[in-house]
Amino acid sequence: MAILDLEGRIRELGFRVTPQRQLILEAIEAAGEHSTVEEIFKRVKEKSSAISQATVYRTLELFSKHNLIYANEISGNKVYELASGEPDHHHLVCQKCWYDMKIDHGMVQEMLENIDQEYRFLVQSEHLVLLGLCGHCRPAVD
Amino acid sequence: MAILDLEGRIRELGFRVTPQRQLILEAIEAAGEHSTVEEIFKRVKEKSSAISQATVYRTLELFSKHNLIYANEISGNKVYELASGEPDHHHLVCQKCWYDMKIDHGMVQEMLENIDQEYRFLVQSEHLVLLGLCGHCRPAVD
DNA sequence: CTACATGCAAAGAGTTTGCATCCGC
DNA sequence: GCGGATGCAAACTCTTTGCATGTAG
Repeated sequence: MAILDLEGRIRELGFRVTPQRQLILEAIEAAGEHSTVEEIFKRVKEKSSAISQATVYRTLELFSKHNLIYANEISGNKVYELASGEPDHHHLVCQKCWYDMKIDHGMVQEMLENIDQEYRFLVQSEHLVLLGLCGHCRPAVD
Repeated sequence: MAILDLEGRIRELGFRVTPQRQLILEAIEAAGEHSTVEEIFKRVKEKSSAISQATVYRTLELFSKHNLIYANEISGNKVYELASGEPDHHHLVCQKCWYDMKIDHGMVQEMLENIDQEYRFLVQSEHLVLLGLCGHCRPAVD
């Protein structure tokens, strides 16, 4: 979703669009993907020194609770990414070089459908992160 | 893997089998699955009051590093389970009632093979945890 | 007997919270 | 103007670490 849409969603949900919230959205977008709290805070500070850590934490919680952003966990670190509305891609993250490869939802969709049929369970991780080893690091497993 | 095998593995790896380590393995096994640090510590304390938190943390890190136990993250909480050697099952965890359903590796295997073929990426999460909504909680999405 | 493992308590990192002030709508 | 949002600093939780002591092999 574009930032303007996200701001609209914030208003729709009855929350206010503040400069801090805009900066946080921009910071997450600028990172491309998978920003840590630290990166977001740093990026926001560069643009406007007036923001507190507390606001960053409160905002990220609010946004992820209302699905404006996706929250994930990569090896102990919480990471955030702008939500795209529909499940559209997932991630393969190499545990060795931390390369982050996007994969299409199609690769996963069939499995989710099977799980739904068989177990009546609706997987909500629109945005899966699968850890493993990429092509480069694979031969050199330690 | 049975506890005796795990103790063997500990020795093979050049580490010592201490009463604390045995108690921790037993505590994880007794829980059935997905124990938090807190639960493990509590259970171990019930059997033998003489163990420190530090030892629990150090031991869990050691064991998961050497794949004697699986470490996962469920909604911000680290959870542990005895490793089974081969990938054999995965989990569907309901975000509403926290019901934890095991699913067979077969449900996932095909996807992992496709990912391998297409991206040369070897998913290492032998033990996936997929969050979502179970059959009961699904109609009552909030 | 020796190096690894443990306990304890202190330190550290990351995150949350209370309250006065501020400002979007 | 009102109620939600923010900043600040203190508090809190979870986890890690240093060092002296204990103990498995």
